[in-house]
Amino acid sequence: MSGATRAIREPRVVVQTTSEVDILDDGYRWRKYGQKVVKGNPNPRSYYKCTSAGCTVRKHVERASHDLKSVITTYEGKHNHDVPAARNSSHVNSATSNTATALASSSVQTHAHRPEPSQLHNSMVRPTSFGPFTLPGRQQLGPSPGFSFGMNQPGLANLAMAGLGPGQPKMPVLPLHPYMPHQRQGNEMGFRLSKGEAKMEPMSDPGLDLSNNTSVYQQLMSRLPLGPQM
DNA sequence: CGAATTTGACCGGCGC
DNA sequence: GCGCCGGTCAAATTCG
Repeated sequence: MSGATRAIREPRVVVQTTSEVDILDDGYRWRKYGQKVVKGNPNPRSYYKCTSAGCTVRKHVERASHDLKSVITTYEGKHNHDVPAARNSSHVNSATSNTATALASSSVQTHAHRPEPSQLHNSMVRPTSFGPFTLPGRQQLGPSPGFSFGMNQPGLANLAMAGLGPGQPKMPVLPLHPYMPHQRQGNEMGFRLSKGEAKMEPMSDPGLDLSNNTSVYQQLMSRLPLGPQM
């Protein structure tokens, strides 16, 4: 055995979402237990833990250094108990009932434990927007938990891509620079203004935040090579 | 008052 | 052996 087949009891799910906010609510309650800035990224990485008793699930949230709109969330472990309370309504919209649409809404890639050190270097970061699926101009002022999932597992979700392949003959991959000195558009605001003031919450946009997240998250977890429970 | 969040310090591992 | 980086814990503070 070359160490490839190992009884990994800590499923690592790396989810890259395109959102202005890093507090993506996946239905579970998370308690922040640390924040550290890592080299190569001017943005601090946040560490979250599931507040559920017995739930040792950890979550790392980090923003892409080259794309402030990209949030990389890393889930570690599995929840051994149901969601405490899904704040989001149960009705998971209707137009979209498939992953394809979700993927189109916001490009999210999920890797299930990939022992590849360069995974975060050349495989992800897709032209999430700018395509035929550009968001209706609401991505910069909505602390709302716009959360969509697109499964893209290596070898499994390839078909998902194929689903929307025909529409796009080629995927213009972003330049993906190791570090962009100046790329700020000045529209960032969801950094940390939760204690002071300016609690601007324009939560009055009809039909812009479809929150079909919890279910998807569970689906995603269920799809892991790991059992629902350890 | 309780829970959650914040910030700093400490510890461990790896590299040089 | 020392330095650096990443990760976690703990205490204090704030918000609800």
